Amino acid sequence: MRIKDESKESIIFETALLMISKTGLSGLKMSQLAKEANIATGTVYIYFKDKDELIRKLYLYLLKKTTLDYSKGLDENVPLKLKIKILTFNYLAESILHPEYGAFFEQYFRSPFFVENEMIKNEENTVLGPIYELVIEGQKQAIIKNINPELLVSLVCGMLNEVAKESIYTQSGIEKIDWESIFTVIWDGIKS
Amino acid sequence: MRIKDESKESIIFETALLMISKTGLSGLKMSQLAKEANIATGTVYIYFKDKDELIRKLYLYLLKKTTLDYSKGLDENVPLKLKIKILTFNYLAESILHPEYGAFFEQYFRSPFFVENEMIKNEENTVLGPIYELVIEGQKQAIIKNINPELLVSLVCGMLNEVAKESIYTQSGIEKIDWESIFTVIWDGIKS
DNA sequence: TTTATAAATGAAATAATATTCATTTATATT
DNA sequence: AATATAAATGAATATTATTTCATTTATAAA
Repeated sequence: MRIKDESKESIIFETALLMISKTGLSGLKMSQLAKEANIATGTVYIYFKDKDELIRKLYLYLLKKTTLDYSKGLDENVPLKLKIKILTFNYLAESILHPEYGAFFEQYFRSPFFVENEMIKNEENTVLGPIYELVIEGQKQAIIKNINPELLVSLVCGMLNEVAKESIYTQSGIEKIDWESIFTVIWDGIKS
Repeated sequence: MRIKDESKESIIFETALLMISKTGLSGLKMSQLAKEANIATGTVYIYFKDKDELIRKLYLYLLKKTTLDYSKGLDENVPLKLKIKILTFNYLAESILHPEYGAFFEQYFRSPFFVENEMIKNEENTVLGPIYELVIEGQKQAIIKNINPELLVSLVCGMLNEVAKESIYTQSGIEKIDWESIFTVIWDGIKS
């Protein structure tokens, strides 16, 4: 008996993700997807009942993958300002390195494929947790403005998301990012 | 001779906008759009060559409309800082009041309809020009950081977009917005 | 009024895309 | 090596959406 190549499922997911981030959810065609994934059109339908199921399972697949570790390379004994710098750089780098994640979520919730959600808020909180804690610590030390931490995190993430988005759709690489200027604006904005 | 009802164009635009914010760009069907706008399918094609042209003109329509909205109540003889304050407040208020604007822009740039051509770039420059000039003027006066104006505008818009998104998502009204804190972070971030 | 002209209509033609299925291919088991 | 079984294929078909166009309708001008 021929063995089902289970790796194909994630190949289809990853290919679909990349295509969606380039052409939008509206631009994803099943035949193109199959071509891009180097499989036959019909093969996609062995793994997924139809396009609807593919998109919904892709959403669940991504949810599991998005627990990213923004704290990597973060030394506990480093000053708070540097911690935030590393954290924001990690966040931005990951956002640019994996534009397809943000692109998909952004579009999924406004698409006809979206049925219902509640998990996403929890996932976001898990992902943003380390940043959130640092802000509160900075406020205790009177280094950071005494503004609602949720608002501060929103503002910083908003800046980073926007920069990542621009970097993606203008197709300018990560090497064109003006890291120093971005962090200066962030830091001057949030410091006391 | 029968007179062309020019109001239909904006009726089509506004109907399309609301539909896109509900179903996504992928969910917008020409026949449904016509039905929703209470006109015949063919009538849409009198005003727009095809769906592509409709979406691209919708983008330009929104670009002009939103910029007009943002500039209201802007007095020439007011200090630069206040001008920016009014502009950012207008931007945030309009973004919350009209979630469909952000929804469209968010999707357009990732859709197959988005193409950079000279005409569109010129329009964008015309529309965004006054905002960039404000930043450049501030840089000449050494009030604003000497950072690429496009990056500065991105960062500020990113903050405002994120706050607007959260406000829409959590359904907390515009009255809950902490305007002063937001502008403090923005201003401290961009000032020299 | 009547006429000329362009707007508006919506069913039908065209085009694009999703899905199926008869056939071929690969492999685990005997 | 032969067989059985399910995976994989991709052209054919079904479905859905876009666009056209012959016809009808409204209005400005004669």
